[in-house]
Amino acid sequence: MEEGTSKSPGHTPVTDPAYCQKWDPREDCEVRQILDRVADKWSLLVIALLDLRSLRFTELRREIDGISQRMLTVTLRQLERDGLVRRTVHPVVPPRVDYELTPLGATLHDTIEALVTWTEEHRQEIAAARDEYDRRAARTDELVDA
Amino acid sequence: MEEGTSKSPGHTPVTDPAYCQKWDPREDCEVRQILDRVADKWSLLVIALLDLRSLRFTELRREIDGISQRMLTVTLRQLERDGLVRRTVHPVVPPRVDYELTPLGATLHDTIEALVTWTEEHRQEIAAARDEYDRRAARTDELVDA
DNA sequence: CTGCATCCTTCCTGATACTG
DNA sequence: CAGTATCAGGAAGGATGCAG
Repeated sequence: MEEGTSKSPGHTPVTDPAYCQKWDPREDCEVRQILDRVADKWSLLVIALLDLRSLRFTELRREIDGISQRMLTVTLRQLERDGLVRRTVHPVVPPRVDYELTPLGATLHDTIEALVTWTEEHRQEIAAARDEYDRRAARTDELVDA
Repeated sequence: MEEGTSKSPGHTPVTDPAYCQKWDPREDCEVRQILDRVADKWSLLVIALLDLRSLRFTELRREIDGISQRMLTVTLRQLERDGLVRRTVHPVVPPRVDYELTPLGATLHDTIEALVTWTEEHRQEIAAARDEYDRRAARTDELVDA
C-alpha cells in the first residue's frame, strides 16, 4: 500500500519555493525546451564555429567531423527558427547560402564558450576519474568471476 | 570572385591556428566527448538538482519529469564515472542510495547555471523568433498550395 | 528502494537519387 | 552548391518485469 519512505511528512520536496522559482518541473516547460536546443551536441558546435565567422553549408559540414547532412540541416533550421542563426541565400549560380550568428546567437556563444573552457580546464581531472572508475569496475568484475 | 568551389587556394579553412588552438576537429577528441556528456539534456538537469542538495534515486526520478528509469541510471553512472557525482550506498533495508555533487561537479554547476540563466533571460526573444518563423513558413506553404 | 535485463519503438546515419 | 526524399541498418531511449 503505502511505503513509509516516500510519504509526505518526512519528504522534503525539491519542488519547494527555492526550486520552483528557477525550474519548471514540467517536461514541456519553455526553459527545458530551449535548454534541449542550446545544450544540443550539434548546436553547440555550430554556434562555436559561426562565432569565428559566417560559414556556408558545406564549410560547416566539413568542419564538424561526424555530422550527417541531415542533422546539419535539421540543426541549422532549428537554430534559425529560434532566432540564433541567420540564413542568407545569395541568388547566384551555383547557389550560395551563408549562415551567421544573430546578435542573440552571439550572446549565447559567450555562455557556450564558458562551457567549453570549463571542459578544457578539467579534462585531466575527468580523464583521471574515468580511469579510477574503470579500474574499480574491472576489479569488481574479477571478484564476480571468482 | 574565384568561386574556389571549396578548392585549396581561395578556401580559408576554419581549421587554421585560431581555430585549432581551441577545437580539435576530430569527432573522438576528448573535449567533444566531455561536451557531449556535460551538455546532455539529462545531465544538465541532474546537476542542477544535485546542486540544491543531495538526493536519492527516487527523488531525482520524481523531480525530473519525463526521464525514464533507465536514462536516470545511465546518466548517473556516467556522471559518477566522470567524477562529477558521488554515489553513496547506505547498508540498510530498504536500500538507500544518495547522490551528491563532487567539488568538480560543483564547479561545473556554475557554468550550467549560466546557461540556464541565459535561457530564462532570452526565452521571450526565442518565443518571438519562433512565432515569426512559423508565420513565415505558413505563408510560404500557402503560396505553394496556390 | 535501487537498478539490471529484456523487448520494442523511435531516431540517426549513410548511401543514393533527384531538384533548383 | 544546397538542399529534399527515401531506404536499410544500427544505436539510443522507453516500458516492463524481476532480483538484491
